[in-house]
Amino acid sequence: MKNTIKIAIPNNAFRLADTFKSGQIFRWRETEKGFAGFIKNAPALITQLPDGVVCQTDYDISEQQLSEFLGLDLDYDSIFNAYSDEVIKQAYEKYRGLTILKQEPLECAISFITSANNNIKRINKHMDALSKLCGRAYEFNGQTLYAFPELSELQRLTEADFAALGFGYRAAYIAAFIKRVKDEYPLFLSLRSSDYASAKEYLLSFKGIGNKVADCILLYGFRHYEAFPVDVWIKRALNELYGFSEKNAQKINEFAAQKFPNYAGIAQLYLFMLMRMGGSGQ
DNA sequence: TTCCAGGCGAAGA
DNA sequence: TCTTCGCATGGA
Repeated sequence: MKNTIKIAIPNNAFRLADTFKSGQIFRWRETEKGFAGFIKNAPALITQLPDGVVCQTDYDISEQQLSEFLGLDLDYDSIFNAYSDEVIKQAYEKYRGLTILKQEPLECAISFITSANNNIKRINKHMDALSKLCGRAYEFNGQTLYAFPELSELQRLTEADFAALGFGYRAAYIAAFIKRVKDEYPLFLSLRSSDYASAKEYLLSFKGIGNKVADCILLYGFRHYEAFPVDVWIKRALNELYGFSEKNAQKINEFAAQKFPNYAGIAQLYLFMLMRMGGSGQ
């Protein structure tokens, strides 16, 4: 490895395994040494240390890029200390060190369009199959890893190609998404600096992106931390932990925004972990 | 065989 | 505006 980056993280403020197994990101593989995947199209292996993390890669990734990717540029203690809610405080105590990763927007969007009425194992399978079909191959640690395809590679694929990979009825959504994003790529990337409401409105204009998927893309791909993805697990969490049984998505979002100002999405990830790992899980 | 999976869109009430 | 239903696929 030509590049080894170590980041010291005191007080157990990062948990590698929980973070990569929390369902927020796909295609990262657990090995005996840590987790292997891609950071900005560079294959990387990340290992947990007692006092931090170390990242090994053949390519140039700066410490700052690694830190941002791992979501270490946020002060989680301060965020959760600012909340008065006891339930979320307990969830934070239990999973402290779980962070929000900074994903590449395009891959993140396609991952979460794929996630609709799907399970995490199959989402991984679909994204791996897509990468293997037309992503760039890298020899890394004695095995071949495939990067997520570039937009130029994706735009050559048809709905039939996605269907052949097993995407089911989402094949049409993804093909149409790529076709439009190809023409609007600067606009798509600008969602990072848009305000949350207008960024969400834009994403909702795509077929196959509804309320929940839009919030996942905004939270994990564009770092809009106020986005609060509402799925079956979160509905269960709000019902069981707060006695809140409202079904209307907008009212649930309002509840979350009031309960967890500014960083509802981070609270959501902790609630999601609490429910999935505490219950039957997968 | 039937049910379910980090939902969505369209039709019906 | 709110609720219900069909949807591709594959593993349990």
